[in-house]
Amino acid sequence: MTARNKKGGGRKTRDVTLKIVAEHVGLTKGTCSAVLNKTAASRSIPLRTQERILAAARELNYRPSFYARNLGVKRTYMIGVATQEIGDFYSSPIITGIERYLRQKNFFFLTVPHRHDPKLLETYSHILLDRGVEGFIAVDIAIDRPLPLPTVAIPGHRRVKGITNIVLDHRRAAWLALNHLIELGHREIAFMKGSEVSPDSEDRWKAIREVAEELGVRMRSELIVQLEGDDATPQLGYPFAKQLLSRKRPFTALFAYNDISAIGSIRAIQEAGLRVPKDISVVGFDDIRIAVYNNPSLTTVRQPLQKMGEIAARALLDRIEGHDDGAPEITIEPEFVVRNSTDTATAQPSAARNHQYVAARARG
Amino acid sequence: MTARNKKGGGRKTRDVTLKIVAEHVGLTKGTCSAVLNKTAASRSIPLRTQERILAAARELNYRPSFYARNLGVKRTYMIGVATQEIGDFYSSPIITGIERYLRQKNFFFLTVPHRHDPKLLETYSHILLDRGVEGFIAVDIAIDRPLPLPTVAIPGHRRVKGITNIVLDHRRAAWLALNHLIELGHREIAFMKGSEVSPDSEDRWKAIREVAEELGVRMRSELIVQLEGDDATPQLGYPFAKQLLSRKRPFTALFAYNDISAIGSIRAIQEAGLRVPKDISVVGFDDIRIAVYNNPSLTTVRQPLQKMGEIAARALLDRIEGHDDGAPEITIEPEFVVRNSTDTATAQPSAARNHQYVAARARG
DNA sequence: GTGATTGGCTTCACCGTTAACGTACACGGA
DNA sequence: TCCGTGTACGTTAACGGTGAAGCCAATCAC
Repeated sequence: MTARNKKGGGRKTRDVTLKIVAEHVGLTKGTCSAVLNKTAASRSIPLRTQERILAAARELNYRPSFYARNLGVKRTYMIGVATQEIGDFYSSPIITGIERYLRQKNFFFLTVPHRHDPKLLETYSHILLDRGVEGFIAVDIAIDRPLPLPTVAIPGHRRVKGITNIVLDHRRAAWLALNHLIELGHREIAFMKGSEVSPDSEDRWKAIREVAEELGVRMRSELIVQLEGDDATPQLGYPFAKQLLSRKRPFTALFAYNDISAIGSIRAIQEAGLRVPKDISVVGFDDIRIAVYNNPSLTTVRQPLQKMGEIAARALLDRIEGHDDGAPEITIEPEFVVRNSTDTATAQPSAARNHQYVAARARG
Repeated sequence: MTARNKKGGGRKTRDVTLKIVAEHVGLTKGTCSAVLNKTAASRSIPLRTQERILAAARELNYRPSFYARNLGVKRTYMIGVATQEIGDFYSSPIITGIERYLRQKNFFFLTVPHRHDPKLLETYSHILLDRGVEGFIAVDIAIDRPLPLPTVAIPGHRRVKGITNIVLDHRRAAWLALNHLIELGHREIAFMKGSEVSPDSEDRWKAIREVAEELGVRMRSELIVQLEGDDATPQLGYPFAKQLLSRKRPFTALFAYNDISAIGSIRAIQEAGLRVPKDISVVGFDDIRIAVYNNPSLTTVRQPLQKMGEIAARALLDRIEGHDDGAPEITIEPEFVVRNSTDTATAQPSAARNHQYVAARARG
């Protein structure tokens, strides 16, 4: 704090201020500022003078101070992005999409983790507000009250004033997954309902129930399990799949809440001595980047996460720039990706075999 | 830009300025500022006056403008972090570590992607400098010239003035992996050398060669392959493992460059009709979060990535605060994690079987 | 001849911090 | 009495940009 404050610690070496440029051309700061920013007022300044100013700025390598500038303009061209963890499987491609859109629009963004902790989110949103972000994108967390800035929620379900919700067509998603399983002959299907902290849980579950009824799929309560917690690794699904298997109610397919819980479930299923997809087919949701590299690769409902990030960024910038007062909702269409975690149903629905049986079979 | 500039677009509603507080107590801004910041100069101000000022600030809910403040202090309490992609497997736990350390020190950080593209890094480092970051952490990219700010590189190998390198003990790492394979009876071992864009490639490769010689492991050129590109998914390793298998030189173990290339390699090995670890054992490197959930789970050299993030953040802050002029290098010790991708060597080293053979065996 | 407009700038307020100044009063020594 | 020194308690101006308002001269409209 002492030594470095003197010796170019912060941004001291870059000394060319607007004042220096102004003195160089014998005009005032205000005039130079107007010209350099091509203000409306600068139209009344003769071209020769303008060029003198521009030349001086170039020559001196003038770069305005971001901080001083913001005192006047009140624009930062920054937005804030809150995700569970910076780089969890779900938000990582979303961030990539946001970044690609923003960069081409010369916007910048600050990323903070919320970990589904309202206090942490509160802390960080204050920091973001102090930094002068012009909007928010909230990923994977429900926002229940209006924020002081334009906001986009991925996914967003509650209708809150000032918030644009990016929401997947969950009915279509549910239909794609269930229809696939039915066509493969599955009748005894287990389901994972999302954790309470996941904003999609309710809507997805409602869609699944409705579509199941339409397609005549029976949903047995013994074959339903509810995820808990906000683990962002396959550990999310593992214990709950174990719980499902321990109920001894046979099933031939599992529709997991998302890909990470599907991967954790597959681990649990295999440890119980059953094969995926031979004995139990597993359908995931999201198509995160590792889904295709899982073993077996995941059949899953694909959300175009990177594109959703781009769409969210565009929607937010449109609102910031005032082109648009904000559609309250933008619907995204899912795709279905068939890979190797699903197969035709076996004649006999499988229950968990105990370990001895498995060992015997392996030997035989 | 028009509508919102008026109507509380940026940070307009928060109107309570220092001037208002000062007028409220009948003093000047300077005095209030000194008291509110507990400056040395404020000691000469009577306690009663100080309390009046503090009370007024509380009452009016005064919050200083981050931007105005920076005109004076030149401190932002922010650092910049550049990673390949925001949330790639390698940097994600590092970022988590950085965040945890910084938050407890009341620092903030800005994250940018570099994608191993010097131009992109250049663009973003300018933005970060404009924003007044007080230091950099460069993850997974080589920095060849000194930066204008204190910098920490993860991993860092080149000795550059002003840069603190966080570096793994690669000799130890190589020993752990090779010794493990030797103890399992492996003699024909294939190796993947890292891509040129990965700063660790050279040192790790050198360490492997040295340790191999010491342990009497023969390194055959037909069993060595060099990764290329900067893909951050298992796709990184897949084609190169295929290439290795196509050379028809049998091997019983593969020491991959890192976990993602190991996962991609396992996929390639399985597609060639070989089993992991039965036919070929695979050792990864890093122990990224999904390594334990891979199927088979990865035996790997563990880098404590989150801890390395914390260490990097601490080293950087120490230098920023001037406690320390910066050790040029901090060495990290690896651990070895044995999981299910390695097993004892089979008597007959396996070459890639062709597809017909595999199909026949599967039927039999 | 008076008023309005335009051109081409300057001036000032804004924001929070800080180094550099007052200022008023007490005390002390010549 | 005069000068100096000390100290308690502050003030002032600069910092670096922006933008609104101001200002002076010349030109134009009626």
